[in-house]
Amino acid sequence: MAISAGPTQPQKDLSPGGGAFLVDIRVVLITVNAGQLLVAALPSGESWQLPRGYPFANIPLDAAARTIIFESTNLHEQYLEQLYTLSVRDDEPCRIVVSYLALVASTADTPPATTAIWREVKSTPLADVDQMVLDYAIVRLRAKLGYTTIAFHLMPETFSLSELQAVYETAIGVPLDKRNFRRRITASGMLEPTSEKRRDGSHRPAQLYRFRAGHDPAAFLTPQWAGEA
Amino acid sequence: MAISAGPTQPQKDLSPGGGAFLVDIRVVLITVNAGQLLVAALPSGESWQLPRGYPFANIPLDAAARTIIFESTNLHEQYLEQLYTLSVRDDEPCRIVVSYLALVASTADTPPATTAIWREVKSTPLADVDQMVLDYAIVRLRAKLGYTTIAFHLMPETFSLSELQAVYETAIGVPLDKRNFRRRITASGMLEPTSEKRRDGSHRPAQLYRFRAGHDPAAFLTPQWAGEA
DNA sequence: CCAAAAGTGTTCTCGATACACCCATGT
DNA sequence: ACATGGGTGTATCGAGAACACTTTTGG
Repeated sequence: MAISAGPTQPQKDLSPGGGAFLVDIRVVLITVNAGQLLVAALPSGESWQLPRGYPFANIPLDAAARTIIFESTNLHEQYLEQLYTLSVRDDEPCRIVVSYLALVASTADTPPATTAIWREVKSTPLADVDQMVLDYAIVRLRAKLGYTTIAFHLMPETFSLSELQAVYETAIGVPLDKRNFRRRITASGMLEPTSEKRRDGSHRPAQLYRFRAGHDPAAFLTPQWAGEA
Repeated sequence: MAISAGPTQPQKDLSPGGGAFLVDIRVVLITVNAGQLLVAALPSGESWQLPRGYPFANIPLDAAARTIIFESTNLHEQYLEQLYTLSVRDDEPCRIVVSYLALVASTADTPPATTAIWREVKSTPLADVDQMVLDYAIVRLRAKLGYTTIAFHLMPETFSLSELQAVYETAIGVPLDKRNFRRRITASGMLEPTSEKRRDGSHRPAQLYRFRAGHDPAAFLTPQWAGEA
């Protein structure tokens, strides 16, 4: 609510000269695995940090975010979205932090992390600013699951409807009705069935689906040019 | 869609040392007047610029944005929201731009601009990056009018339902049904009637309403800490 | 009495919800 | 045969869209 507050007092002149700031990037990289919502974190003494890095001249901010992800996890993210830019006051010198949300497919095997470790979101205390960024990332992720298709960026190439539903449920934290879920998903035309079925255990095999290209309204609150000019 | 693209190639090491960037802020300040959607613009040769400025050490980014607004228009905005942060490549040296959307009440009289001028959005060509920022601001404003109450930040203290509807229609560019509009607005409980009516011309006077505090979900995609840490 | 904007209800459609059983397979 | 997860249909409800007339005032 702070941001929508009313008028503020005028402030000193801040145009002349200045403008050089320390800019760094922090990435909230999320996956889902075995019913847990996981975030890539770097150990930092007692607590944890988000993967971070500096932008480099002449590469776009989001390319820098991708590099940070690859360097700390050896993974290529499937989705990347800018979250928010904030100034950190209690730091010296003054710093500007650009934060990102990234998603990768849930995988059965532990991904080949380099410096980062997958940690369950709930039980991973982060240092000050990082904690706020993570909290906001989770709020935004949950909100977007409701009105976009970003959940698919947490899925592997092919998957069953039950797997998709399980990812939704883990991410938003509430159980969903199987028939209503399937109806909505199929009605939206976002999926196409593959020719394969998966035989899992002693039960009926599951039809596998693939995310159909051109059905991702996820970007509707993100500019088309997204981080490049 | 660019932002949700798949994996990218790894890039050179960009962590060490670096991180000092020129950071500047651009503000899209919007109002509605006489059926026109207006933006505050500064003349710049043949075309126009957005109000801009640099952040200053130890003041939050959004406070800097407010200062920029006041300096260029002598107005205090009613709503301020961070839009997007992008890096501008074709500039030398490399620059990072933090963009904001701000709203002020439509006013009958022309507001007391200092250096900025109110221009109709459609017919105000801006320089490169500014044009993209403006386009995105309009997309976001229209989207948010659909599922939030930010329209109230374009209204004066009290107003009639017809005036409110006219502002909506101007902002989103489509006509609305009067009865459905009034039903939705009143059903939402966002307004409270004042004791006054406005006698306008030779017709029935309009009941005036006030925006009821505590009914602004506009911030739900914006972090609570909004620009400060 | 006429012009001009304010105000007011009903019907319909569609998307979301709640809810329970049969199907295909492995052991 | 039974245990396990995969797969299916129907009734209900609420939100949103379409649609036209009466009311109050000033001139």
